[in-house]
Amino acid sequence: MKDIKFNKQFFSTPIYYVNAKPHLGHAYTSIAADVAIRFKQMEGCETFLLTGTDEHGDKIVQAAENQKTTPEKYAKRVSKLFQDILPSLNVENNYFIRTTDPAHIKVVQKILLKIYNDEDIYFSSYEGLYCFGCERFYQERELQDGKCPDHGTTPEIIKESNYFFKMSKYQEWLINHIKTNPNFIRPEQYKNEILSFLKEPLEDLCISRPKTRLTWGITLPFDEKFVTYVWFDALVNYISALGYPDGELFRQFWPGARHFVAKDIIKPHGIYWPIMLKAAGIEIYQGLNVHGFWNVKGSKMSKSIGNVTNPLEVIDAYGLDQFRYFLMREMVFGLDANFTQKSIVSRINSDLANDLGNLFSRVLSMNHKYFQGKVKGTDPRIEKEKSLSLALEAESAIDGFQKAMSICAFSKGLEAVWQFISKMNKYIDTNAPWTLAKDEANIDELGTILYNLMEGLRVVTCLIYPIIPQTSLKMQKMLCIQRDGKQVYTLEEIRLWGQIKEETIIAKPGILFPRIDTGKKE
RNA sequence: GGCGACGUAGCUCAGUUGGUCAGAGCAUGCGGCUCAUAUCCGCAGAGUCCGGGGUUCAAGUCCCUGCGUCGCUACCA
Repeated sequence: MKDIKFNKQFFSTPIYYVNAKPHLGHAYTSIAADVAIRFKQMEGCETFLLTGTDEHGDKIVQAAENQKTTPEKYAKRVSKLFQDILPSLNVENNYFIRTTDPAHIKVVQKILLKIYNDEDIYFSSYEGLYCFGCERFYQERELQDGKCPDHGTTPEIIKESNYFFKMSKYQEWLINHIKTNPNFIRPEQYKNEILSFLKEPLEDLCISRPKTRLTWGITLPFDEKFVTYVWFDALVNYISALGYPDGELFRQFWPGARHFVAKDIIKPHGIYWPIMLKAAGIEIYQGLNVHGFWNVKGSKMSKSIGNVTNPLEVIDAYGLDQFRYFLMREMVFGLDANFTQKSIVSRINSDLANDLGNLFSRVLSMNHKYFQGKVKGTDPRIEKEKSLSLALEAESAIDGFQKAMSICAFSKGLEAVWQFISKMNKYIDTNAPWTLAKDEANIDELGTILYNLMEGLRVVTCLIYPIIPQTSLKMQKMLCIQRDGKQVYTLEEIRLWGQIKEETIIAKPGILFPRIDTGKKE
């Protein structure tokens, strides 16, 4: 709600870790951010959407070794997969950042140095249980019978010196910041989770790794023998991509920054990141939008179960907008949702084909049949007498949509639109245009009804743009309301009732969403 | 172990601050229309809102407890 005051809005996805290929979860986050940013455009904002890849760290080195290549080449190859999938998802990002970009590396070092000079980073030794097979430290609770879960060997206690970031110093400040900015972490359940986590004393964060055990990272500017911890590197992407510190983009867009993340990485984003910014003397981002996980066929996606879903395959099977619609409609933002063939087919057939597609088809078809495609227009007297106006219904659909979408309640926003669609279907049934058409005397009433329906469709067409842009544009074209260059209608523009011009020739429609044959019954 | 989430009609789930909250969609059955993608409209249902206890004039809605499912526990969206 408060977001409205920012007329420049910056949204980001996480930068995706290149140790795996893009899957359904990545696609969801990216599409959610894309939907949200397109909605911001409807609110009249200038927008910037950022995504990218996180490429440093031990896991990448290992993955590269497994494929007998270098980390550089490996990271580049997988990064490209993430970059290449964006057009297929119709995600319109303004920039794609890689943490191996020289410009990014510079910014990370700059910030590390700043915090170091301000004495919020200190050198200290750390003692822990280290597994040489895994090349990592284990917490005691992670071990099984005191042994490494992967190697079955007993980790050795080793002492290592590292640099630590004084997060504890900012704990009270952060708690206060979260409490005084109610939209800082949304939805609320995740805000509570962070706050409850902050009830315990924060430990200082170990932000270095000695090069003796990891070289694939950004070298500390104040000690060449170390690289920085991946999160410290990764989080900085959000500002390095905007050209921090002097970039014009940074100056304009950073105050309106919201990050989209899945629930597993709320700690780095909700705790480390604001504290890093605070310590570096940088303005805190505006907020964090946290979403849940997609389960597939009832269980968590995992390689061992073999249900890791490739978004491209789903899109091939059902279509891009069908996929985007399903993701936004089926998941309550913040909660987990389930992905099955059955659920996506059901959404496509009932919501898209039967409700929206068929409505579009029947209205344009009647206009074609009764008026040879030429828009007749409204007779104000008849419209008033018979209460035929759909303007108020449209208005409330717009209101409901806006209210929900502005807090990322995508499913609720779509519900508001579909309620309106349902009302139009009832409206047709109630007014039975096919009966009126039998008598020439009813021609004005018939025209009024069809005009209201077409205006209703115009509103629907423009509202669904952020979710299913391709279809929206297709519908705009068919309704002859498409505009050159600017595809987005702002909410204010949409609200103006009566925009379709009389005498316009509207063609007979094709099928927007083919029904999917479920193969059963009859 | 600790922290957290969830458990509401056959299925998938909505239910702000406790008081028309017992709901929606899908599926099912019956009826209606014919403009439309065998689509649309109407009607019909059923649920001890996981169990138990408590607070209150009043609780899916708050508190406690039990059971069940799941997540996180610090480099997987």
